[in-house]
Amino acid sequence: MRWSQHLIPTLKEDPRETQSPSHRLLLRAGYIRQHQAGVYIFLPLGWRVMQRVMTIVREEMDRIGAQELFMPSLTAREFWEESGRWQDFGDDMFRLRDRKGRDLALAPTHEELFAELARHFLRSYRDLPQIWYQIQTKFRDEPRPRSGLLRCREFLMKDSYSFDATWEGLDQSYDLHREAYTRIFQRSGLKFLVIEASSGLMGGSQSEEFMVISPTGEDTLVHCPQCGYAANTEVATAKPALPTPQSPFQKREKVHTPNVRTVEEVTAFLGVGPELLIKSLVYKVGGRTVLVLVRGDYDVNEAKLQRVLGPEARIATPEEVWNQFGVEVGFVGPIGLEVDEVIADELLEGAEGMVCGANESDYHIVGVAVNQDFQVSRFADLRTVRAGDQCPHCGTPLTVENAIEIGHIFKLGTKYSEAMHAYFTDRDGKEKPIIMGSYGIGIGRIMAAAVELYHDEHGIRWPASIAPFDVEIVEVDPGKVRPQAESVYQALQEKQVEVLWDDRAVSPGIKFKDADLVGVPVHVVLGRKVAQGLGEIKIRWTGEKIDVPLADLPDRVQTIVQDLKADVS
RNA sequence: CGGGGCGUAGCGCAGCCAGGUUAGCGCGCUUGGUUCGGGACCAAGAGGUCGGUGGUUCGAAUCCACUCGCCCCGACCA
Repeated sequence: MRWSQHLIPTLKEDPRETQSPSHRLLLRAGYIRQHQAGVYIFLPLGWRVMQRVMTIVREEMDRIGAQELFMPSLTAREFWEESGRWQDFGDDMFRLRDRKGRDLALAPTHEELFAELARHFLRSYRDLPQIWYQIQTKFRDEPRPRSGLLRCREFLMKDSYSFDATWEGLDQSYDLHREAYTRIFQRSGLKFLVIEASSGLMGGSQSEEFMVISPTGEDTLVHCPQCGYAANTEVATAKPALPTPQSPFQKREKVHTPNVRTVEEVTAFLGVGPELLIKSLVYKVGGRTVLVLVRGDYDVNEAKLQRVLGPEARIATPEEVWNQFGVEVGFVGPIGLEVDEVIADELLEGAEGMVCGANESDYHIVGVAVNQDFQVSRFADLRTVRAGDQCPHCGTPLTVENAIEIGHIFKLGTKYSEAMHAYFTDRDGKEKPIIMGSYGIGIGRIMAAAVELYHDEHGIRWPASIAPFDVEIVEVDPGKVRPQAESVYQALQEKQVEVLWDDRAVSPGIKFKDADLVGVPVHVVLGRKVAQGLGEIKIRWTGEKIDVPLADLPDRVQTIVQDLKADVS
């Protein structure tokens, strides 16, 4: 493709108001253009990358026997009512009304439609198993789109759904997806981890996420450098084996702590570490009030808490606490507070000499012993793992890192098949719900994650497998080297190498800078050495430069391109 | 949803606080010429509802109100 005849609008300066590297570079290098918050135009270069990613996805999905189909985005309210998600999605769902007044939604995901399709056509165990997938635009009205392609309101997703007659069958479909996903991300050239993910409230169904570690990522994962244990912080656990702190408070007494509310303030005021504090948090669960206790040096993990208390658990507002107990939230404590239940993190079991709020403004109580001075009905793992906590398997200090979620696989079970009445007749003649799995990959996120992972100060360095082109010809002085450029261009195309030829009438500096910015993995520089019959090959990844006789250029380039692609597949 | 920031030519910005001719600068763009290995040079030129609406004023990019859009931080931490 000749640069001069195509739309590749590179920017000399950084676009205003971009933070993350992928957002900034994809904009600057002419891959995407923003249309609205969280909605992007894919320009020719960007769309080529997306297409290459989609090709990999299709090949690997087809390899596990999945069938591609295509669902509508415009979906009728009734289907969402059947599963209850017309309500559950809330403001995240884009809704609209047609001229007849019917309610519609732009699909944020497609479990309901696939379940509906399955109930219509999959009637017998003989029809199972099946895996169906699509690559489709999803719409989610995110409260805060951010980081360019990483969190969008309109985005391309590969989603697939498995339908099995047995739980063993689901395990197989799930494992097939894990293998396919692993191959897809490997072939895309990404460094990634497969981690344990929150199975939400689906009753212990297995769920794993594919994560790219990156400071730009919005998710947080816990990782053991020793044994490889890795989990989303929503589910990550650590050994409770932590040294019992020595407390200076032997005797229980009320102390005056004027205007001292937060953990930081209390520790500073009393001169003790946060591990001696009990954080007391009031939660509402339906009509019940539950006091949740966690050590001062830990945060409550809401995902874990919801697994104990149920999905409707939410923290009480300061106003609710004041109205119910007449206490400021900073001074709430477990002693003498009239609540329906007190639950505590396991680290507090048997703790003594602790500090907690006195349920009275400007007072705390020190020297408190758990289960002596107050009763706890349940101890559970309710805390968020911190860096340095001990790995639950091998005891090694854990690391905590930000990560980008690029894929998620999930054993759904029968939640949707029951809700949508997707039943099949089994061998024994009985009607049973189809056992489902659901599996997603963010196409744009693969593209953005690759940039986050592999850029340098000059621009993007694409993995060869998903680069928009295999080679870019940098034609330094079109007036002198045009015939040579033309012939290299032709020869490479005949070898099925995808070439971007920078044939613009601009100065060499611009071409070199743009080539680095755009990030095609191999550059062929045709310049002053052409007079000596030489061209130069530059590897974008390493900066390595090789002089090659013009006659050998096409072959050498082809070999290098093949090698680079082999490296990532 | 809460907080902060920003909307002036295609892009990046100045001007606004202390209202006053034709609203500037750099890049880009057009034409002609010279150049050609890391964002060249000379000359001439085009390009603007100052986000929008309303108000104050003799006069508004500038002051006031409302509004739309975008970015960033936060959205359980007691």
